[in-house]
Amino acid sequence: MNASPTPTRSTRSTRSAPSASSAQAQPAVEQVDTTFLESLLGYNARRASLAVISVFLERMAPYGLRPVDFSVLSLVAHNPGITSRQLCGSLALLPPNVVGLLNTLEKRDLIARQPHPRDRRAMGLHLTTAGQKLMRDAERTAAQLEAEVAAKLTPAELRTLLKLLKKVYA
Amino acid sequence: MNASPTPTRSTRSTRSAPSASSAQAQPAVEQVDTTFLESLLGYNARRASLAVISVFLERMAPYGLRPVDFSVLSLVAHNPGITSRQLCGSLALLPPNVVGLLNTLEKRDLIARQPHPRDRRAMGLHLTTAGQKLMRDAERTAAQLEAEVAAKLTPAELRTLLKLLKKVYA
DNA sequence: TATTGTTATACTCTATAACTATA
DNA sequence: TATAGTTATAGAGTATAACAATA
Repeated sequence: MNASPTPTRSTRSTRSAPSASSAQAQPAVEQVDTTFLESLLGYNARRASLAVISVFLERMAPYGLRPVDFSVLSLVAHNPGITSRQLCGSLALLPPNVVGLLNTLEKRDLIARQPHPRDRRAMGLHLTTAGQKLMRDAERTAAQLEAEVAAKLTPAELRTLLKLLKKVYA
Repeated sequence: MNASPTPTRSTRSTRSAPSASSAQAQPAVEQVDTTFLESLLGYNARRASLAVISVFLERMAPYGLRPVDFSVLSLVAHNPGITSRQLCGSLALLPPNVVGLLNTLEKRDLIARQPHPRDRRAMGLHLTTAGQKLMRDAERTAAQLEAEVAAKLTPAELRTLLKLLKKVYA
């Protein structure tokens, strides 16, 4: 979480070849050249997501919600009766890892497991009244945070960015 | 790594409030509505980076390189003599976690630690001849992979995407 | 006194195998 | 036979504290 991009130094890269054995006086690096990595989509996407997530972590701490918790609660809020399996499919989570997560949210009285109407193996997930109240605030905070992070962009740029990101993972 | 976005269902969200106690017949969810999450920059950035990274993992497996290894070797390639501390600063890694990583790369004869010219505490990192050969191939593969992932975008869109991502984390 | 590299260690995240009850 | 939820557990990733050598 202490990322600090420091480009500059467009001097030549990949210089003479110091084989492990030839240990003559080697030059020191002043400014780290990250131009190659910065040309890669994966590197930039990861850096951007880390930047956003670090702000997310700060702002959601008062609610006691990690990004996963927020995502899960948000899906339950907008999809009352959603099953654990559906959560896994939508959020790329694995079933065993969701169990403890849901148990914690249930103990906090934010969600309730109710019998599924057509499948007695499954459980339908619902927000409790407390969960609904929390998520109203949390989603407002998320939208607000979004606005702040996106303040570095114009509204048009933000729309473009979201559209292009979706094209990448679609 | 089994992400599968499934939007659609723009019907109303957040319906009636089933408190934990009132357990009347609850509706089942057919199509999961992810529209709210999809409106968030962090969610989309993370999804996009996961998508790119999963392809990266496949293509770099033949070289025995994880994304971190590739990033480290790439920085060493373009910054001969870079120190462990500088790697940490540029890649948001923590010093204790870099030690084992570098040890492994050194055992594989891909890098060599050489005495730093001006600081006897530090070690300058350099690619060995084998490391240089590997990275020539690996960076070529990375650029190729980049082109494939970005095939979902026009060249202009890719340029725009990179520019906007940089603005987000800058 | 501060910093580089390092060890030891703990905590979180992610992944696999296997069980149960229903389908 | 296959699937939903669960348990137990292993492995990777990420974090903090503390020490020796050097600045």
